[in-house]
Amino acid sequence: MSGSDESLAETFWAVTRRLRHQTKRALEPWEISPGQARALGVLMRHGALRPGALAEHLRIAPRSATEVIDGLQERGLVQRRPDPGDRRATLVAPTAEGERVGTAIRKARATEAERFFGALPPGDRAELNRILRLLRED
Amino acid sequence: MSGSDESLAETFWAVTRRLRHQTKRALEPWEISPGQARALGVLMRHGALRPGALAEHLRIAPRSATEVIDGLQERGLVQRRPDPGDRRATLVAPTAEGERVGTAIRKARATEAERFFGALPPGDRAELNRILRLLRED
DNA sequence: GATAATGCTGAGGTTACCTCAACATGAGGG
DNA sequence: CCCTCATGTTGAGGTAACCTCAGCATTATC
Repeated sequence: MSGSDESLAETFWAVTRRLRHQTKRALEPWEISPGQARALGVLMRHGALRPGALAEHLRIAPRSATEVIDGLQERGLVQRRPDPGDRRATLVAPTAEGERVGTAIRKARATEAERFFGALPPGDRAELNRILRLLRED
Repeated sequence: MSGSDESLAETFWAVTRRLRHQTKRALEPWEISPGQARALGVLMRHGALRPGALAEHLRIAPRSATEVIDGLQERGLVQRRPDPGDRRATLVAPTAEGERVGTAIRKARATEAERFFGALPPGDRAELNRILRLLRED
């Protein structure tokens, strides 16, 4: 019972590690860190966001969002501009290049996910999806 | 197809995050980092190991194993001694206290895993276990 | 209009990894 | 033997991604 659950957790971690490595490799062509890629994804889904709001989405401290944004800005993928509604605040949005790269990354990730989970028979894939959602809780 | 797999990957990450947080909380009473706990676990399964061999098991650089060992040694959980068979080398082994803490940690992790995966009906738990093993590959 | 709250970021710290080079020891060939 | 090359560990120093705390500008509240 509890013993088998521990090995279930271990198996889970082993799979996670493999998926993480594969994801990292998928991002290599863009020389973008997983955190930056995640932030770019959020910005593409939500449009312009304040750094603080982005931090909430990423569940990191606001100060850390500043750094992620700095990195993306250096690469010309996002752009800061003053928030017209509140002069304390800044809005961060993807540039045209950021949209292009973000879309390419989304596609690459989908391809990698396909390669990874494609090892499963379709029935198992659906089953995995269903069970994971039960564990997701949020 | 590829779209649904991407969301499968996302769900997977969400579950991973939740499991990671819960695991970290489970380790708090011992003030030990996840990496150190992992190293201690390896040492308890394999007995005395050289730093280099430990690094291989943890899949980190040998130099990084030195640091993990330093941390465990400071807390009195492991002990270095010269390798009798090769005077260049060192053997690292858990102390009595290390065995005690390692065992307690293993139990706590099992309990946490039970709490986490216990949310699933038993059939789903077995199913998840089976499917994850297909993705494990090693 | 004084006081408190909010939004961002500079300064500086922590953690967990890394590479590279130094040092000691071991192993094999001449 | 002894010289060279390989191996095992670690010091020095670097990086990435997070953190807290304090400071500054601005906005909201009473």
